[in-house]
Formats: sequence, structure tokens, C-alpha cells
Amino acid sequence: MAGLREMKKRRTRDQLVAAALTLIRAQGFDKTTAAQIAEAAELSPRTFFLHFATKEDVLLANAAERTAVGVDAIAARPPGATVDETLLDAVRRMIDHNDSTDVADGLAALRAELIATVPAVRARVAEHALTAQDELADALRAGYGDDLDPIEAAARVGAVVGAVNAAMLAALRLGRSPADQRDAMLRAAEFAIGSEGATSQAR
Amino acid sequence: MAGLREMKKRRTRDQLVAAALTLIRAQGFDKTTAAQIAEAAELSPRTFFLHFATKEDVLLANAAERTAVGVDAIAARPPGATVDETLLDAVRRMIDHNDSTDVADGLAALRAELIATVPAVRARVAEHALTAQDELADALRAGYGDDLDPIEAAARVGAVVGAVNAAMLAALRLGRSPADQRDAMLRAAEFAIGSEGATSQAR
DNA sequence: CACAATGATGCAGTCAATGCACTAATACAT
DNA sequence: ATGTATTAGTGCATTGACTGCATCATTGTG
Repeated sequence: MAGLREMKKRRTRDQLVAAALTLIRAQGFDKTTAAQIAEAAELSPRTFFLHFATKEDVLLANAAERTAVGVDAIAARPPGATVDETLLDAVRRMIDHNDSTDVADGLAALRAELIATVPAVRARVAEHALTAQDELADALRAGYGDDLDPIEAAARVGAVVGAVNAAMLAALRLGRSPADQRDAMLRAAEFAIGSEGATSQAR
Repeated sequence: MAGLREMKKRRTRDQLVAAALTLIRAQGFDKTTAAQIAEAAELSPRTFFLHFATKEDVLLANAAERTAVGVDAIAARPPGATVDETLLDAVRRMIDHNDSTDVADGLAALRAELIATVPAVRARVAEHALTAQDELADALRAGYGDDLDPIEAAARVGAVVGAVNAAMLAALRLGRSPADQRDAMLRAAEFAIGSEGATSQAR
């Protein structure tokens, strides 16, 4: 599993991320070219796009893993859990994961700033949110099967993710601290899901 | 207001959109270059980017106007309306606007297909949704002022927009008819806002 | 009728992103 | 151990999105 090959690949990827963050922080996103990042990481320009599909993706280095955390949480739900409980738990775990990775090393702060200032980053992050939504909705349907209409599953997940992201961006724009941002995200999740809970009980 | 200059500008813009849709339908999005679109519209390549910031933006030709419809609906809310009523009304008007413009001329169908197949389109549309959310949230705060926490306003709008968009994409992927897609979007909006209503009443 | 504002255009240039061919290191099977 | 298949990294060439700048022509204005 953890072969030497994969270790090295992971290492070069980490080098690219580290070099990218340093350069972007120093020069800004637009002024930093993919070639520069590769050069700073002592790698070929071509190699950058071997690891990241777009220049913006370097800011989503841990995003796939984070989505997997949510999907796994849904798959490993306790037997009697309702959809609401499962979804809230999954979102909480994703927020925790974000805290222990991106927030911890400052990636989250940089990304947040760029979301507000660079349209391309904003677009790529928003797109990723959509993809994550799809995966979460699929996981929900896999777990609850016929009890859950596909469109309803998508709408529920969309509401939660939309609320959490919007709260995060709003808190950011208001200059709130990372802790307050996190709090805003958690409250938004509970708020969005709480409402679904009411609907769910009405069935 | 409706000067000759603006008329002509609007006209060239419409030509670009028409040419783009024809070409994209025939060749696909990736195979169609901005230069080709301009040429088909009998305009200079440079002119394309005078009207659209990105190639994807041609698919969002009426998006700014649609957002304005929502913002205006919020601004023109009846005196006693609750936040929920106002928001639901705004979203309904936006869905109606989409029906009478993009759905009517087939733009919506093409866009929906491209969202599912072209990452760049997906990204740009998602980004636009974020921007629209910001404007709607600002309008809400302008109308309700101190009664509405900025983060809560953003979260509410994010939940509704997220739910509606997710429902639309899910309905699309399931091959539902435009009418069914519209129905799914309306139900998602009511669902997402209905939950907020519960929260609102609990205050 | 000047004069300011602005839409369309041409030109040159930057840079993201991709396809292809190639090397070298690693994994794997006999 | 040795041959063989993968695959990460690289170089090269190319396409095409997008921008800055300078210019021309048309329209709005006093």
C-alpha cells in the first residue's frame, strides 16, 4: 500500500503545495504562475499539472480527503440514525477535518482571502462544493435507499452545504476570527438541518 | 436612456449569444473557440471579450437580469411580509424569469447539459450562484436591517439557493422534463424556506 | 459645430493547459 | 536475480483564453 512510489509522489505534491502557498502569499495569486511554483519546488513546469488539474486546485489540496470524510461518516452511520442526524454528523466531521488540516496550516485563511478577491478561485471552490454535494447525496441514497427520493436527497444536501458555505463567506467578510467562522458554520449547519428535521417529522 | 449607442451594443451582444449557441450546439463547448463565435457573429475576436469576461459567460447572458429580479422583489416586499415570505417570493420570481427567458429559447437546456459535462461551465455557473447569493443577502439586510444578523441572512439565502440548484441538477440528471425540473426547484425552495419558517416562528 | 464619451477593432503578448514522446525509477513475476 | 510492466517526472510544441494598448469611427452633448 504505502509503497516508495506513492511516498515520493505524495512528497512532490506536498512540495508543490508548500511552494505555491509561499509564492501566492508573497506575490498574490494572479502574479504567481504555475511555472514559478514548479521552479520553486525544484520540479518541471509540466509536473505541476500532473498533480493538479488547474492552478486553483492547489488551494484544494485536502478537499478530496475532506469529502471522503463526509462520505465515510454517512456510510458508517449508526443503525437507527435519521437522515438529519446522519447528515449533521457528516458535516460536523468535515468541518473538524477542515480545522485540523487547512485551518491549522493557514491554507484556509489564504483560500478564504482568495475566494473573496480572485474570481477563478471563487469559481473553482464553488465547483468543488457542487461535486462534494453530489458525492454526499449519493452516499445518503446508498444508505437510505428507497426511503429517500433522489431529488430530495440532493436538495437536502444542497441546502446544508449552501448554508454552511454562505455562513463561512459571510463570517469571513465580516472579519471574524477562525473560531467564530467555525462557529458560524456549525450554527448554519444545525439551522439548515434543523429545518429539514421539522419537515422530516411531518411525514 | 434607450440611446442608439446602447441599442447597438445590445444588438451585437445578442448576435454573439446567438452565434455561440448555434456553434456550441453543433460542435460542443470545448471545440468552439471565442474567435469562432465572433467570426460567426461577423465581429472581431476582440469584441467577444468586450461583452463577456469569459467564454462561459455567454451561457449566463440573462443571469444578471435574473438576479436583479430577485433583488427587486425583495426591495419591493409588502410592508408586513416576513423574511421567509419575502425570500420565497423572490426565488419564485427568479424561477419564473428563468422560465420565460432561458428555458423559452433553449438556453437553459443547453446550459444544463454543459453543467453536467464541462467543468469550466460548472465552475462559472456555481460562481455566479455565489455572487447572486451575496446580492440577495444584501437586499435582505437592506430591507430588514437590524432584525437580521448578516451571517444568518447569508446562511438563509445560501440554503435556499443551494437547495434549488441541487434540485435542478438532480432533476436534470434524472432526465426529468423542464416542467418537472421547475417543479423540483419550487418544491426545494419551499422545503428549504419552510424549515426556516419554523426557526423564525420559534423566535 | 466642436468636443467628450464610448464601442469596435487590430496587434502583440502572457500564460494556463494539453498531447506526445521519452527517461528513469519502482514494483512485480518468474 | 533478472526481465518486464507501471508509472512519476520531464521536455517540446501547440492551442486558445484573456489582457493592455493604441486607434478609428460613431454617438451623445453643450
